[in-house]
Amino acid sequence: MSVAPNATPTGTTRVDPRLVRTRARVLTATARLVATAGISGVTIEAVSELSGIAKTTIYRQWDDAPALVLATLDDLLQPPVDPDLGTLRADLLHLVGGLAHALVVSPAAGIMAGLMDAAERDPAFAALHAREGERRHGVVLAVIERGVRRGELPADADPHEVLDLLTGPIVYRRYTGARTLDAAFAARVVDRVLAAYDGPTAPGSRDH
Amino acid sequence: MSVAPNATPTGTTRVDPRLVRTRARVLTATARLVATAGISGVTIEAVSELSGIAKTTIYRQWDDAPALVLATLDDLLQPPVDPDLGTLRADLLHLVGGLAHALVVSPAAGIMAGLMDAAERDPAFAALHAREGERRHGVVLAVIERGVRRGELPADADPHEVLDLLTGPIVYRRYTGARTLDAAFAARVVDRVLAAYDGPTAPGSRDH
DNA sequence: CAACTTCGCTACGCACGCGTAGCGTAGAGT
DNA sequence: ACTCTACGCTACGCGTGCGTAGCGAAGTTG
Repeated sequence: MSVAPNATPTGTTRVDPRLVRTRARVLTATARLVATAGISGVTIEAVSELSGIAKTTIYRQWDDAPALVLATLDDLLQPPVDPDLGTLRADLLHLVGGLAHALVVSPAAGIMAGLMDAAERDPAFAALHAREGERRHGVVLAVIERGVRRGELPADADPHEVLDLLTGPIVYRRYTGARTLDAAFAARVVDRVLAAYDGPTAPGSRDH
Repeated sequence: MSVAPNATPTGTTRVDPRLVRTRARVLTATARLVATAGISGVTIEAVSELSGIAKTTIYRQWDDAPALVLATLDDLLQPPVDPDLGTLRADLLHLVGGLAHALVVSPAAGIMAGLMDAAERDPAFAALHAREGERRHGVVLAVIERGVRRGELPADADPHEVLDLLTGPIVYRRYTGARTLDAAFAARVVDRVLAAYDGPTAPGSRDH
């Protein structure tokens, strides 16, 4: 393997600070623009005007408007952290409540619908959406599987199903109507789902 | 009240058949275009080319591209029917299974994400989205409330919460990853949610 | 300080979509 | 038959965004 042209002792590649500076400014401007005008509303010219970075300079770092949006979203969407608080319920309250909170206050909230829409047709956005989903789900699934190992959920519980039961209602409520979406609702969802697996009879396990 | 210029004995307003003919053609073309290119991809010129209707003719019936898209979506999104099969579970299996089926096969499925995205910014689309949601929810809520009256759900069950628990996972799975979304999954969701309210202890009802 | 890289700016030509005007034609209503 | 209305077509001018070329200025690296 060859070494990158300019590498620091620690191995981090040295980059011209001007590059990262403009990159940061362009990405934040793009993010703001995605939130206000939608993905299709992102124009290199609009980004240029909003960021104060010359149009030609933007074209030197990104090929396209879509490429720029993809880079922005990839930079913006960060997976949650496994809280690992000791009990399944506590972990889920943290994760699901955090999701609800993020969907209300985070600027990324207004972007998810656009990403889902774009993923519906554009393969590049579909790939990004899939990657983002897997990263985010990975954390939740780990929490759920840990709960199964601890006996907090029955052994035959399908982690993916539990995930959908937990996350679905939160996301759905966010993008439907004006009903409230807060920590209390998230807690009710968590407890209901846990109760669904807590009952004396798991669905389909009685009649055989 | 004055009578419309040309009214039939039954009260239905008589309209020039040419108007409805072009209206139908334009709306179907627009629907196809929304599905393939997204809401922002709908262009009067593209609709004209796809439908075979002259651009000027389209402008005679609709003001705008957004107005045309709104009319198309309003025409396309029809609320489900209350099945009223006798039991809550049967009704829910029908409704939730139907939703899952529609989200997989119906051309309207690829449109929902776009509508949600547009509703995020454009008030007109937000209003349409809200209206559509209320119509659709009305049916489900009626079914749930009937189940409560029959004692199939506890009296303190919040119908809206039940609705979100049922619908959320279906919609979420549709727009996330490539996992299967079929009648079997819908049935599992229904049974889990019913089990969540079937348990000996309703959440929060024990400690007071 | 010298070599190199990045940035800002101007100025393009091009394509696309908008929304309208004006006219002739064809179909609908009575 | 006669009137009225809707439709198709051509031809606009306008604005917006694309993506590139060429240059000088400013900043970075060694």
